[in-house]
Amino acid sequence: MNDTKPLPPISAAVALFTIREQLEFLRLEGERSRLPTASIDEGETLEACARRALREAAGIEDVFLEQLYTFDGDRDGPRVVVAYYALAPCDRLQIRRPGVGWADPAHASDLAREDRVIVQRACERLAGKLEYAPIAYQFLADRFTLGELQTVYEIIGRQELDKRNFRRRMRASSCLVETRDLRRNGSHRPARLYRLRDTQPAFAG
Amino acid sequence: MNDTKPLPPISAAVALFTIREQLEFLRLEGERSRLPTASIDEGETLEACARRALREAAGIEDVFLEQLYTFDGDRDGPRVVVAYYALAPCDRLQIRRPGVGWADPAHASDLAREDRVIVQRACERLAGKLEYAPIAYQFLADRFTLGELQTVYEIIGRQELDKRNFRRRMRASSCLVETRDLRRNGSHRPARLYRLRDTQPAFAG
DNA sequence: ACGGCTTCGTGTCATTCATACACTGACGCT
DNA sequence: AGCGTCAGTGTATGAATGACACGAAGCCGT
Repeated sequence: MNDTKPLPPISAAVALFTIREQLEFLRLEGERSRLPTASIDEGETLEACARRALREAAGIEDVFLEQLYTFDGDRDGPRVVVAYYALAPCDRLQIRRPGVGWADPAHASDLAREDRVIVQRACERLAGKLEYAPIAYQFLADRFTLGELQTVYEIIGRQELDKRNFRRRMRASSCLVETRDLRRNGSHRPARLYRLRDTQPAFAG
Repeated sequence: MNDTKPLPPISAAVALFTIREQLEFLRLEGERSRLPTASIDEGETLEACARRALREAAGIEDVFLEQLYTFDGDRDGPRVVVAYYALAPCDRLQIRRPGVGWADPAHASDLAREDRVIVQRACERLAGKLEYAPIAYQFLADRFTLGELQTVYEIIGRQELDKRNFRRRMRASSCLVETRDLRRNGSHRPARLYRLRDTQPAFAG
């Protein structure tokens, strides 16, 4: 490929989160685990590069992706690393590759130092944005129950919430649309399904 | 030196804000005005590069600086631009260079398109962070009056505030320390001076 | 068919927080 | 002495938040 060109100067790293029982992130296992990372190609945007990192490492596509922070590379790594975080519901992520798995962000100690910082800052960003941006919905399917939504809030915000107060808040925010359907899930009362309101349908006709 | 090396791949751009009568940003005037920008040097951190851009363009040092966003460069510019915003009180900025001046962020239409986006996003970020981060103080001297502080909040938040409610809020936040001194400023009652409470260093890293 | 288990879904009251609002105080100037 | 100007203070009302307990609906096992 290239001869004595120095290490690639720009790369993108992605911390992909999902919620199964708890919040987890995608990790490439090895002696030292790593986040999916790719060096930027000629003519490629940063976001495309980040998506490619996910695709090449784990075959994952079409996730919510946002820029997190840009780091000066560490000593022997790439010069500059643009970190992204990605969110997706776990049932859309079927990973059947060796060496790719999920880990608890709280015990990410076997990650390279810089990747650990990325994961940690992404968690903080998530908790911060939870209150004013519709990120919780990125962990859920198109239609979801209020119970599921509350669980997401509790896991990301790291605190239990009162069910009735939570529902009141969600209704007041008028982000939700009630559907006509219910979800039967076990030997108990079915739950109503909601979906996220389409942000501004604007005017029709 | 090097033969067909492409344009420098990484640069830092800085939108430096201050408050005089209104919020203003520093601009390098020309046919097309530009923000201070520098290409990264070997072994230089991104932040150092951003500070150098300010120093070289306008002789400005020691300002509050935070990363804003990383952009894919536009067609003919550098490949990747890491944008920063900087804040400083106007009396610490004596600019005596031709071609360097202040402009109103709301009417930045003669800026290059990408720089315009940077200025606009920085303004939004400022307004957003105003409520939960001590950025307002970056526009003031070490010691300041509550009236000055309120003016900063009003300008960045773009809305007038009630004096008594504002003061109550500031006191409740317990970010302020009352000093023993007053500032005599004109033909009226002097105002008490306050300073920002030293925040606990907590953890570094 | 009945009772038991599990999750879904709902309302009220108390407290806290946010908002609106008007006058006196200190100083300098004339 | 009076005026202009900004500094500084408290209260009353409505809004948002937090705490809290029980019936409803479905399934299962007997």
